Amino acid sequence: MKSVDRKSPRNTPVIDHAKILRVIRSIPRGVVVAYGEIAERAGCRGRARLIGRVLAESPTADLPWHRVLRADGRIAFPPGSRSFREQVRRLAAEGILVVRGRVKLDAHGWDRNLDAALWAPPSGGAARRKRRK
DNA sequence: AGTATGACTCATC
DNA sequence: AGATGAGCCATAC
Repeated sequence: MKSVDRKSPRNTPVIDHAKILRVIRSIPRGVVVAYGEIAERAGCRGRARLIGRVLAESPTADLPWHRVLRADGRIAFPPGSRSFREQVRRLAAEGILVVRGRVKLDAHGWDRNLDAALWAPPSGGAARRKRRK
């Protein structure tokens, strides 16, 4: 049997490539999600980099790649690059506003509490998601 | 076999 | 808010 280091937080025995793609495909329209979160949902916690790699290698057709952002809500491509602009365009087409290469995760994040977003005062933005550990 | 390079993330400073 | 270092993984050279 494979010896897996159980002391490590990242003890995924196998990298489920198909599962990663499945998770990405299941991102609802109008919603964005971070690489790391995809990794977590695909059973590869801590392997956000792998998600980016899988995405880069996979055919973009039939994949909502534009809904995948960095953990802080910024687009992963270099600002102004072709892919960058394309992603902004696709996001805008879904009603997701991109300001200076960034999306407000409080409003569009997959794991975010929409109620909190709706409760947020127009001026303040007091409703913030509690950081889970 | 060692280094460098990304569609990454987190803690710290 | 930017910089840095560490951790992470697959490729490329």
